[in-house]
Amino acid sequence: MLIHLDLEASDPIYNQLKNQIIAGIAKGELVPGERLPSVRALAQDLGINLHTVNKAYQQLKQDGFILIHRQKGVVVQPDGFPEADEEYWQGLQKTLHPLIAEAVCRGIKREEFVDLCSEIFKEFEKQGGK
Amino acid sequence: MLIHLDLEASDPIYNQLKNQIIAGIAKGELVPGERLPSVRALAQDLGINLHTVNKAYQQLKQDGFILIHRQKGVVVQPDGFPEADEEYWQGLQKTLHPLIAEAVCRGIKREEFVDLCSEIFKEFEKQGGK
Amino acid sequence: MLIHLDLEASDPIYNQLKNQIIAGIAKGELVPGERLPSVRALAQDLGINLHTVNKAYQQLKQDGFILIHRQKGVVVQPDGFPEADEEYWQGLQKTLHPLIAEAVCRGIKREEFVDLCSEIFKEFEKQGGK
Amino acid sequence: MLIHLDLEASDPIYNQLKNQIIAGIAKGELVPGERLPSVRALAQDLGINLHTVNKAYQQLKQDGFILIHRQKGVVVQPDGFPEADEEYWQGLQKTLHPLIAEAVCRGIKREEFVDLCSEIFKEFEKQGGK
DNA sequence: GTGGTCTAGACCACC
DNA sequence: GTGGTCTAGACCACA
Repeated sequence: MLIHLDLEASDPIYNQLKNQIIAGIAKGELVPGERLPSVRALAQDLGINLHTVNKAYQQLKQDGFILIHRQKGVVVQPDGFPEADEEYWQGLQKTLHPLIAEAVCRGIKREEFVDLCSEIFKEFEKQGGK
Repeated sequence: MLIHLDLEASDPIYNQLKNQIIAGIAKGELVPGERLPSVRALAQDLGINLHTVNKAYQQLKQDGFILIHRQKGVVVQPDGFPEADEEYWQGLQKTLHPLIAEAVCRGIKREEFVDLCSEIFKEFEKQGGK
Repeated sequence: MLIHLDLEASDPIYNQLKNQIIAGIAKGELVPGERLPSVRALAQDLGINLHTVNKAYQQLKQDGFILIHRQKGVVVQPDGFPEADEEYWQGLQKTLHPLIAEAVCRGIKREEFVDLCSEIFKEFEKQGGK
Repeated sequence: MLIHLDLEASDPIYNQLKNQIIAGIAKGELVPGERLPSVRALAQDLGINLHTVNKAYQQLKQDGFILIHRQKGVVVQPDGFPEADEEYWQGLQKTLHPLIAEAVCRGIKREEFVDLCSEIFKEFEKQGGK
């Protein structure tokens, strides 16, 4: 799985890394139980500090996306991912709200916005083949 | 128009302020040409720092949502808001991508996600005319 | 409130710090809403690195014992502490189990063990006066 | 006697192993003089590293719970277990202190805590004779 | 001045 | 070899 980081972006590196791993899982490129590179290996691979990788891993572990296994190292959570509870929905709503407010101001219609979302969803629904 | 700030949130105050003003515009609570409170007045009203209000206003001006007249004070952009250009769409896509990736991992279906978006859109469409 | 760290102990410094702050809260020495020193100030005070203090603070925040307020800085959670949910009870049971197993082997009676616990509890029940 | 290890836990494997053997002794499932599996046999049985089992055994020997004979193999200490000296009590107190502090913060009453301890004790008192 | 992020290098516990 | 901890110094966003 390819990971591309933009070291100039305002989005922190550890967050970009975290997001790309989640995207990898969503796309099915990373399957539950699969092993991820060690912090050191990934850090060297990406040319970043090991602590930055570690921070991403710690948050993914905290969020229930990966496990840190004594023997197997870091692996994608094999026992199902955390459900979308009420708290998550509220957070999502809070995140989308300002996004949509600005979109409305810029004259974007509901259909256009929804189409964009659907397009992004499609990217993750190819899971049959891969 | 009521503004509510969460001083404990990780989202910076100036950004919350900016978002709420944009939401006010999207809802039609703030109409083009309408005058906004001065930096000083708003800062005192909200009990926050002058610089914080100023930063929000500067960014809103930069994004084309308000005008800052030396005499008339601060007014909502009367000559139409900036359009959604290609750059904006790309930014929106980049923002939505990780959000949707996580939603997919948590088992949320496209339809559920779109429904949430539509519900938020409704909040901004109650205004009849505008 | 006095904080004493044992830099030689196997228990990580950030954990000692975390525990002492929790103890301070339990004793009533730190009251909800009270301000804690900044990471830098406390780090210098204790002669340790600011990241170590930060780690303790982050975990306390994560566990709901403190808030990191935009203006007031770091404060003891004013809106009530996290409840003891099922998960917490299970964790506590898991922690106590091996402790009690060893105590049994060493011939300690239930009464003796419970007395020790009660004595420790007393330390936190002085809250009327302070 | 069944041993269950959680390879994902933060508690090191050797420690889990050690604790479960102590628990086995406390419950009377392992009686003084009884032979334990060899390092090699147990490691293979549990699917873990030789060194891990060895470390657990060494610590148990150090703490006086087992003997390691070059010929008879590994046996549960037949001549009585180490007493609970002053040092042990102090260590126990130090371990319980932060546990109880957190419990107090979470609103747990002394009685509830003591009840939990008593319940765990019961688990070890089913043995009639010992 | 605050906390947040990133880098770099070191030591240790664990396996 | 792995991850966990600690230190140190730097820069930036925020208020």
